[in-house]
Amino acid sequence: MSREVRVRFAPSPTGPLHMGGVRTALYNYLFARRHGGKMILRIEDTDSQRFVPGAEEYIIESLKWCGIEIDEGVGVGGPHAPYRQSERKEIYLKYAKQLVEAGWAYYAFDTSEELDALRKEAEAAGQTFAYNYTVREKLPTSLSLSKEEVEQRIARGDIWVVRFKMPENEVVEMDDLIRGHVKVNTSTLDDKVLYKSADELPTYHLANIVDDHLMEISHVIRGEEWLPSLPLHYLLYRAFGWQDSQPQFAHLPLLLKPTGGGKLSKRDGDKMGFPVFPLFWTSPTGETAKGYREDGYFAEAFVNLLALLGWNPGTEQEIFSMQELIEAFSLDRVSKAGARFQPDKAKWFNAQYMHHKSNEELAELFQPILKANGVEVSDELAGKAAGIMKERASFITDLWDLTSYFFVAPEQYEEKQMKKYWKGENPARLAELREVLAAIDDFSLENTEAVVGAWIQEKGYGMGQIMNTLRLALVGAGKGPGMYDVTAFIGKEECLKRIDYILTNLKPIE
RNA sequence: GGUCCAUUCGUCUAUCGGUUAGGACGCAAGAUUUUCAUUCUUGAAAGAGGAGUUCGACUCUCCUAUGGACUACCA
Repeated sequence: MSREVRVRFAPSPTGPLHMGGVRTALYNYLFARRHGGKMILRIEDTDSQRFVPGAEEYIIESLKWCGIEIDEGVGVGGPHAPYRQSERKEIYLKYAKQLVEAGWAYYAFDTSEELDALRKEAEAAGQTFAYNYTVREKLPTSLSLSKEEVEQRIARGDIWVVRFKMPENEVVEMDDLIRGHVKVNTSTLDDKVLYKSADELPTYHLANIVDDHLMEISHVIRGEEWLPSLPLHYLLYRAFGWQDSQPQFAHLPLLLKPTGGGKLSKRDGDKMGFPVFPLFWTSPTGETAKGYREDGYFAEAFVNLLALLGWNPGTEQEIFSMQELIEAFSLDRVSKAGARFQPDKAKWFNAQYMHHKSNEELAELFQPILKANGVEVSDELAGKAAGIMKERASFITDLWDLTSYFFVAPEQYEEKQMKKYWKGENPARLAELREVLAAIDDFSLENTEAVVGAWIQEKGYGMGQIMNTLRLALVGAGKGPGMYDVTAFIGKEECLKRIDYILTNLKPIE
């Protein structure tokens, strides 16, 4: 009963992994770690037509960025290597034949053209063509042809496929860890292709079941789009006689578009302005797609928000580290209905992580942006500036706008702020303030605040007028943190310089 | 069309027969503030519809509606 937990993430390298796929990988990973089991990465590249170069590397890098560790599989090896299905192609034919011999499958010699014609014909008659018990003995299959003819056709190189012989009118009873008990009548199903002689490759269904069995997978956690093929998979385990070691299944709810209907797709992101992929992607044909990483998201925030899309801990906690997720995760708290992805909430998650970063961490992330803006400062200063303003930022990329005046004097002065404060007595008061500041030796935040505060009180000036005029001089706009944060950061010399500049160069409004 | 799955505030969700149906994002208002923000407080906002079962249903059953997935020699 208590067998080792072994789960697999089995993407097919047909393009960049999208966030739904990352979530599937994440849930597999959390489940494995929660139960002290193994996480396996298997690449299902049995479709040579749709293979996209670079996709596998992209998948591996995405998982790495997210902190999803692979115990066994492509890139790390393991006792069941190889883990790439294209490198396992010899093993599948044997199993396909085994099924034919046992009477669970048969050879079919139809060509694609013939099948297309049959579909069209059925459509014209207002019906849908299904390759199943109603036609398999009328079409060119090993069920209708003589044994000799079948052998002859194979020998002379006719193309063939192996199809599963779906039983007629039998109810398959299945259990899903998320959805509970599900029943389907096999008469509504069709005879799926399991193996193709044309490229000597199995289809998903065969490769999947054989590999899950060989790799001793205990739990199959995958997207809901696989639920309709679950009966076939159950029957395949039975056909092979592997039902005793059959894995348990859990079908995850889909990730839906933010607006409208349907599941999340690449184009939604382009349209709505948020990424659908973890990492920036460039296809071999030169098409590109935005990535969370490049858009300034922290991997921890991305993982956190993904984890909560379709799962919740049952408590009111929303911020989780990977370790906390591992401890809290369970499949029975995964919801059944599809989850609509909401970009606003994603932003909020990132802001939460932003607010909790140390100055050191922020400095490291902020330095490249400073350099790009031509600013060379110590990590300490970069971190300090970021630290002062981090509560107002959602992304690391917001920081430059928020802190530029710490590093460079204003080049222009916001009109609104000028109209409001650069008039009347304010310029003269600023000149007075300049002398007050010039006389201060200890330019620390506390001391400056105390001295200037006392001066304002003594003179009976308006706090707002004075401070905002100073803000105009130092920041050039009506934004920023407390003024003494600014004065202490830029220092006395720079402070006086900026005041002198505005005093001599900016004409008061009248 | 067929099969399967789903359905609580705009969104993510809590509730596992008895609650003023809770939280979060977003939104609105107020407070704080030298600016902009932050922060805090408050507010608006939900059980798709209809039948049952039950003393009692958001919760169980059925029907309807709606949404979704699948229906390839793709995964």
